[in-house]
Amino acid sequence: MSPATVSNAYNRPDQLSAELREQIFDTARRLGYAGPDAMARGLRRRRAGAIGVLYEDRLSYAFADPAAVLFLQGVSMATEDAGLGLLLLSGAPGAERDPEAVRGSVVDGFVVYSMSDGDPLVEAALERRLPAVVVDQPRIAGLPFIGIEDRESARSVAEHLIALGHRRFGVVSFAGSPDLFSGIADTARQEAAAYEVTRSRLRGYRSALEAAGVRWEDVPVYEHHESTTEAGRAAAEALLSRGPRPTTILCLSDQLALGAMEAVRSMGLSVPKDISVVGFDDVPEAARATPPLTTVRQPHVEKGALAGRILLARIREEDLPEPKLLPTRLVVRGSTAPPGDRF
Amino acid sequence: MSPATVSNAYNRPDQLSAELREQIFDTARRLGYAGPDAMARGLRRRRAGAIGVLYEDRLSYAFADPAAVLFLQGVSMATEDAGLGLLLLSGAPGAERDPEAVRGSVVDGFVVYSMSDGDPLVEAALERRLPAVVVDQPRIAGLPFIGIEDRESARSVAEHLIALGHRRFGVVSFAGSPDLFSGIADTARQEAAAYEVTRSRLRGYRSALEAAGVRWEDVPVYEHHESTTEAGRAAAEALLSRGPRPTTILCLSDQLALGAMEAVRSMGLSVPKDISVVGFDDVPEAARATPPLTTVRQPHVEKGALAGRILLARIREEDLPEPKLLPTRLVVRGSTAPPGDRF
DNA sequence: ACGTTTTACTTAATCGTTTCAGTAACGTAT
DNA sequence: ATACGTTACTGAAACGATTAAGTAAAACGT
Repeated sequence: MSPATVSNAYNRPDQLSAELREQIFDTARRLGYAGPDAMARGLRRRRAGAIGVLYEDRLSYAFADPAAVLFLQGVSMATEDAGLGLLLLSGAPGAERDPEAVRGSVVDGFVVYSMSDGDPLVEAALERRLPAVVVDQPRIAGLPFIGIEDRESARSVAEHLIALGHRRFGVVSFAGSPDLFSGIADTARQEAAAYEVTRSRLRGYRSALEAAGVRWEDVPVYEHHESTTEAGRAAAEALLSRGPRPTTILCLSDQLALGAMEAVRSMGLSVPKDISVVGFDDVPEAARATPPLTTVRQPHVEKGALAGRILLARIREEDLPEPKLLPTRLVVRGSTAPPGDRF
Repeated sequence: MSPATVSNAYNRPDQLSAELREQIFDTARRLGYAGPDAMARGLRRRRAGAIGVLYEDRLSYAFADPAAVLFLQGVSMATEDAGLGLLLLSGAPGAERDPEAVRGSVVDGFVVYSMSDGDPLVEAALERRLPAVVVDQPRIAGLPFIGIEDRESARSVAEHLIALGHRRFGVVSFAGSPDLFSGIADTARQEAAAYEVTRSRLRGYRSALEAAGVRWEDVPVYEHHESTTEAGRAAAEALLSRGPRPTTILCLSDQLALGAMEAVRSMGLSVPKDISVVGFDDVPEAARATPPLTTVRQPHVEKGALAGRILLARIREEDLPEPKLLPTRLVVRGSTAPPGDRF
């Protein structure tokens, strides 16, 4: 029995008689043959049947981050339609990033999701010369990019607060660099950030505030290496205990903002009467919070779906129009109000 | 230059002189060689560097289900520690389940997460004779099983309501079979369920109620093929509009229960004063709801982590003690109270 | 009956590695 | 000077499929 015939039995039933096919399956069962080996088949056919998603942090953290989950949901919609699997790859936090998993991962292409400039994992992925798309960051010449106008979006939310009359600001930022730093980030550190998104949003705030005559140097930026409610809480507590106390806190993510609201409350103050709080992302939790959070909506699911579709097109060597930036929108809810006058 | 030497340059630096190694890397760069091909390497080494997770429904639905996300978080903790990727595989809803992706997926083992009896995807995975573990369902002889005491846990929450004095019950169930049925499920359908978990939990309710003298045939069970808040809402509305109106609604998941609470409120009734509602899972949202939801806690993350660890042990051919069922606990919160007497 | 197409298989090359078993060349102990 | 152990590399056989090309037999048209 030639291997070619066995292969045909599994892959091209029309190439052989039905009886021989049955006979082959019978003997396969008897011999404990489990059907064509996925890896050997992939090697010969030059396709892996899966796309890889690179995530900055631990996956366990991705699953705890609503924005990441929504994004993955979008990507999965695209891969599922194509009958592909979704391979999640991630880096350990901190420095010990081991690109081996990326080098050895059996995929047809990569989605790079929000990683830092010069990340070894990204470099390992690019070296493989597979089709790839980048989402949010880093910007890499020659690769399709899916993202939003971070700078403009951040500016719009800051302008909203300016319009309400606020002049004393505090900012809570997620990581600017993958060095696990937490604390007040001076302008030098802000500008040196390895995360494009962090840089852009801070610049957006800055331009809005400076346009209103607020000196950026006087605005404390508390950077926390995580983007969780706990981080937001800690950061906001730090900002609120320094003088002069800000009347509003700008947060780079909703998770941080939700934590900041907790901090405000735990200090006996009220949102938005005493302190206004804004976020960024418009995750579902933002609307459900009390008070509901003023934030910037960005289309997480669509971002994932678009990234998936563009990657698939690249893999199939179709060419899709170069993606443009996705739309965002300022969503004003109950967490912002004119500054109280009790200070 | 022999291929063996190139291979050694990448895999065993000690096998060749440092200068030749450098020279090889140089030429590799010049020729655009991206390093050892992942698939060929996997074929030769007999390892894929990833484990597959089989999910019943669309992945986009998995990412929307807090319990599934927590579970995946647990699995990812185990795979990450081992430097493996996590390959997510899923079925389309309804009948058109195409096992091709499962057959062709390049993985070292499978986690079967809460699938129906006789699912073609599960069968395809088992045919591959790779290491596998099953979580929640289906029970398959010879495979390690990770789950909880569904029947006993369901019984305990029903007993809690009995103890409060309730005698008129309504039940909201998620899918009993993968046929997309929604509506009142009679006992015949309940017993014929292809989902072990559905069967067990309903039996648990039943035994508690019958022990208190409530005829199970009089308890309407509304089955919805999805386990979402919308489904719970629709199901509860149906239950509350039939006579005699139940004083409490037992839900097979927290998502359903959260929806049921919405339904109660939208009918101008109050939880728990008019209607008590209970869930199952204790997802984070349950504690945050108003009123906070009485439910059964099960350790989703641990379940995932344990499944991952056991699968890894199987892959490495270590033998780990056969896993026992994980503990659950009745968590009484504000959504349950003695029945109101206004009916 | 003869040439031609179809059917049903088989042969052999290929995908890109890894790895075992060599084999020279060289330094070292006796 | 002989034997022996290292070091640095190469040859060739897997790993387990797919697939283009080839072949023998059967079916077909005239």
